[in-house]
Amino acid sequence: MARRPLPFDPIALARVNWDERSTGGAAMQFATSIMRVQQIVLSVTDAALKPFGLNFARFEALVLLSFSRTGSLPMGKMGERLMIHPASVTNIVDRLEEKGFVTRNAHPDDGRTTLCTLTQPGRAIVERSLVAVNDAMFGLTELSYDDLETGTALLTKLRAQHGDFTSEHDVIPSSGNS
Amino acid sequence: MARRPLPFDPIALARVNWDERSTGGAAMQFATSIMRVQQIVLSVTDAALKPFGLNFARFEALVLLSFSRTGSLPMGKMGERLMIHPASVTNIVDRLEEKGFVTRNAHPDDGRTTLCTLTQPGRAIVERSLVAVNDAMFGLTELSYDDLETGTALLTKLRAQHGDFTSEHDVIPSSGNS
DNA sequence: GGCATTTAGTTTGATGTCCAACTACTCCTG
DNA sequence: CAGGAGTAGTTGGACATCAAACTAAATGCC
Repeated sequence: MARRPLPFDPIALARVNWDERSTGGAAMQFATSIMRVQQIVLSVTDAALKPFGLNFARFEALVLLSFSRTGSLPMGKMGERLMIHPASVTNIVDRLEEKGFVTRNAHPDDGRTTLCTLTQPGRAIVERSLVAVNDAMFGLTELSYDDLETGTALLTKLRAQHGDFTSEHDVIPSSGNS
Repeated sequence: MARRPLPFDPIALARVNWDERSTGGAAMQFATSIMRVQQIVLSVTDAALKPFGLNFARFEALVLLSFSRTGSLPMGKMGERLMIHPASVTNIVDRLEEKGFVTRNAHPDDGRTTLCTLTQPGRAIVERSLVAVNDAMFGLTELSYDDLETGTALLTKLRAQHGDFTSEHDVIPSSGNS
């Protein structure tokens, strides 16, 4: 996109107009801001990942695999963790496989399941791209640590409310990694 | 999508794993949460708008027009305000025109410019869909008013930093509406 | 006035996501 | 152990967004 900045904040302006007409202006402004910031975060990280032949979705998938003990997860599990549609997992893994970053393997016990496994080049790419994303995120957020934590807490509240996870245990699943 | 909730927060788990390996975990968690919440907000509002034959993008365009004095704006102006690509404006206006909510008119003074004008049915739909969106947003955010304001302030800081607008004047452009 | 440059909008093509339908396999039940 | 129900993953189709190339009109400069 790369449009030059407006002399005013169009979302804040929309808020003012909205308030003149209706209730819920605060929610509207928040929602609209979310939309826009998502776009920003996505474009910044995608740009940082482009040299590696990755985008944010594929990067997340690789990182997820690298977090698992064996570097290997069933595709369905990946979809759950990344909170994306099974069809998207198929697409993502297709691309990663093309580039040689992962392989598809049969599950030893369950014939339905396909395991997705990080390759050695895949592991190397995770290492390097992780640094790139970190740099990009720092470039993006001169938000303070507290700001980030506050924002995350807020967003997490929303996600919990919408049923992303049962908030019984706040964070960690029973066992360690995988 | 509509997946049943996980027994833990996958993003919080990713944060833990990330922290074991690298810096920037807070930024990563915030970024990932943004991505997910955007998805939630979008799906909730789109669902609310479906009965009207609208989605969030088209709804925003209609609302923007309804805010303008004459109910009519050049397409380029719409793209600026909505912060979307010109090609997206074309697409959105195409759909709205099909449904009879807007018309395209020639600009009186500038032959290059196309004015997009709200029709009477369009105005009626804005009225009704605005209520629906408001209800949906309230359903979504049991976030307190303060939470919404805090969150918006944070996101706005980020947007300003990324060049969405020059932060000289904080909010309002020179003249009132339009 | 005439021609290069800029601006407005559309078109085309590449991506990416989701949904719905489908195949293949497993599990459960009688 | 046969058949129905559920689960894992893929495929095809719909849709949205953006980038780049293109057309048409306005602006500016000599």
